[in-house]
Amino acid sequence: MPELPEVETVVRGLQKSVLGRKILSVWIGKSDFIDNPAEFFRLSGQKIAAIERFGKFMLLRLTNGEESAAAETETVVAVAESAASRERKAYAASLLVHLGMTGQIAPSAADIPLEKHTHVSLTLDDGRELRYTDARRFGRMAYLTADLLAKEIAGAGADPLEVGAAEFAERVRSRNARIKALLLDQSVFRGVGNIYADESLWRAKIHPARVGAKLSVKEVETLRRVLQVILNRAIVMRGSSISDFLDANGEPGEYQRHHRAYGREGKPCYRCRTPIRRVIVAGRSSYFCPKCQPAPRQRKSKRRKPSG
DNA sequence: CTCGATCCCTGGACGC
DNA sequence: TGCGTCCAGGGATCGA
Repeated sequence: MPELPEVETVVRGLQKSVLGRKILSVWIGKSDFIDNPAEFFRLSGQKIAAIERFGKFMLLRLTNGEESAAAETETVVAVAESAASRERKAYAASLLVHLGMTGQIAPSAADIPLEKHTHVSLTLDDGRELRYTDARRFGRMAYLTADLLAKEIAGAGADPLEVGAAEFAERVRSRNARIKALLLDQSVFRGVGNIYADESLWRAKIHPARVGAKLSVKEVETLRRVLQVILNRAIVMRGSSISDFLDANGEPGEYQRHHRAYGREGKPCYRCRTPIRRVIVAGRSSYFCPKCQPAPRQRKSKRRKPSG
């Protein structure tokens, strides 16, 4: 279940292992998770000039291989540039990768046989292959020109690590949806998924079914702060490996050992020993402490249930 | 606007 | 052993 910290971990691994490599050829197996598989072959001859995370997306920024001498210099310059100015740099095309639930992307020696669910393999100019493996194919890959990427990015939510207090509060307190749904909504905040939503709500002592507009200013600011602390800590720990998350080196993360709510149904709350409960909110399992995170009063129902 | 339901997909856990 | 069932959940979509 790659969320922001897991995707960030994979991006950092790829930056070390495949940044600057040129793609020589493209192999595609099953392609129903690729936006436009025919476009994919345009990857051939292009160079991976930058690798960035955008929410749960990975973006492999591409430059034409021909300007290789110039691009070498550019890459060095780009590394020295601030993140903000790098973002402003225009690339003609990018490879978008979303890991979905079970996606993995990592370089591999070419002589290692493809795994059962490897669906994309890009031959690199150093002889290795950058492979995408995804059993369930909930992930997504797309070859995006600059304009398509712009459309993709338009409407994305705020980056939870960079959003300020005022904007965070505005995005939450202007909504009548439950806070859990808001945290999971990628058009509100990009990159938060089920695990880090539950972990941050537990730390902020906010019940997942509370309505955004009914949270106090103080509660919302606490939530923002703990969310940032948790995400940053999880990045340091290289993410959470619940079932099959592996980073670009094939190694699991460590943050799952620090979970306080997620996956702990029936186990004692780390604060008050009350058994953690699991309910469905926003269609997802939501773990919380019924004592530390008191439930909101019953939401208004459209019509009172007929008596009797 | 917000909700729940449904679908996509496979593997793992579990009960019998 | 094997089979059926349920569950995991990111995201799109649809109807209420």
